[in-house]
Amino acid sequence: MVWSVIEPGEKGQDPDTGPEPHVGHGQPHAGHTPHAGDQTRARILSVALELIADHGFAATSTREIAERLGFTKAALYYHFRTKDDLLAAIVGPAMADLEALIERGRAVRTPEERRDLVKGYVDLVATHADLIRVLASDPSVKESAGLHAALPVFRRLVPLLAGADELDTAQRTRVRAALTAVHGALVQAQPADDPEIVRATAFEAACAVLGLPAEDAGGPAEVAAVGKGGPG
Amino acid sequence: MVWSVIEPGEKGQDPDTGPEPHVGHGQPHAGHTPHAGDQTRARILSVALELIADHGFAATSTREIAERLGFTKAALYYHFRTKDDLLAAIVGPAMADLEALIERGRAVRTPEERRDLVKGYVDLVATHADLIRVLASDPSVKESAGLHAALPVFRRLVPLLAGADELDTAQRTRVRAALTAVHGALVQAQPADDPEIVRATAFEAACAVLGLPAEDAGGPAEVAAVGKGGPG
DNA sequence: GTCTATAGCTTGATAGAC
DNA sequence: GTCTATCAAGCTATAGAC
Repeated sequence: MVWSVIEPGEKGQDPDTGPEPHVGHGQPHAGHTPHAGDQTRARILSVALELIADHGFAATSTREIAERLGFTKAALYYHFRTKDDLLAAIVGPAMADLEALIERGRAVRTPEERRDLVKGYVDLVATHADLIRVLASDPSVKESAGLHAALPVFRRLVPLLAGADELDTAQRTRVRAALTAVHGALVQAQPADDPEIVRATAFEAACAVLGLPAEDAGGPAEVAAVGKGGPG
Repeated sequence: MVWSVIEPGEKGQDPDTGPEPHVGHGQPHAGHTPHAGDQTRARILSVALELIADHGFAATSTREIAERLGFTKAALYYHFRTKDDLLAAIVGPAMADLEALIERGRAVRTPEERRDLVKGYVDLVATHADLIRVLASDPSVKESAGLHAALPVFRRLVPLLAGADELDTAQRTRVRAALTAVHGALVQAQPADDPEIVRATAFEAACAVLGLPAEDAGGPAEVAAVGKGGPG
């Protein structure tokens, strides 16, 4: 579980998980200027994410992805050198967002600021819900080469949310619970569920676990009122 | 994710997921009387669970399991007809516990009783932590034949924890958040963490999310059904 | 109860035509 | 930029010897 809050024995990893466009035998393009291939690449990423989020990384074959895209495995390997590279490219944007959130969180000091950090995390997870389903869900992902870098990054979020540098077991556990609560709330949401309600509820749940003030949820007034747990 | 609280379009499945001892070509035993093979069977289940919890179901091969056990794949297939059957056998005990918990929960009415139900769930997850890591973590598991029965069972827990039969989005989301919080807290616990502290913190987190009184005799804070009625 | 041997299939990945 | 053709390696599962 890559998004596990704490994992033993993981050294610093090479951070070059950039979504470099792999170029095959013909080297048609090497930089950032948009080409027709970029659109194909985007299609691949979208389809692959959908399938992987559904069946898991290990259980999703390149053949399946290619078939769904309407072409062959070989064409897929033109765009991505390996299956792991494909996964790294899928994960890239969310990791960038997470890095940004952590950077923003470094200045956090008051409970209200931590609450805003939680809100930011909820938004991040909501934005990348399908991806989070993969990262937080699929054990086979953690064995993927390009993903080892994600873990240390994620871990930096923990003390920020806890509001302290040195954490005891209860504090660590509380943060783990809060983060997975957010994951579960957003990832397991049904299509019929109003996203805003889901998001607000996830936020409130995390705040409740962390003992943070849950006001200013940012949704409709009636939504913010729900779930304070009790009257009074 | 089998332990997802809600999943669309799932019909009733055949409930015969009993851990029937598969008997191979020689039919050495067919009933419940203990044999030497039962010990081997138990060893298989233990080793398989460990590997699957680590790498995921799809990413764990029968060869890997057999190798770790010190014998060959063929020997494994003597005890279990298919890889899916092996998974079903692993899952069996936890499912039985869950059924028992739900049966117990059918009589729940007061918030205090619901709190006790939460406690029971925490204990269940703690007892089967490795297994929960598989069920809640591995998307490939939900495609396993023997596991479809688990989902409807699990779903019956939701209204019991929410304290109502008809749930709105916020209520469902809150229960999902509480359950995944428990999962995360217990499954991600490190060896160095005191299990009792972890367990207590997971319990408190779930109660906080659900708006239940976390203390036994402490707070007389009356709480109606989850999410019903805000502070307004 | 565990073995060898193997069938039959799918996988991730490559080479080279077009 | 996508194809066909191909590969070695891995997989689940079976048959039958011991």
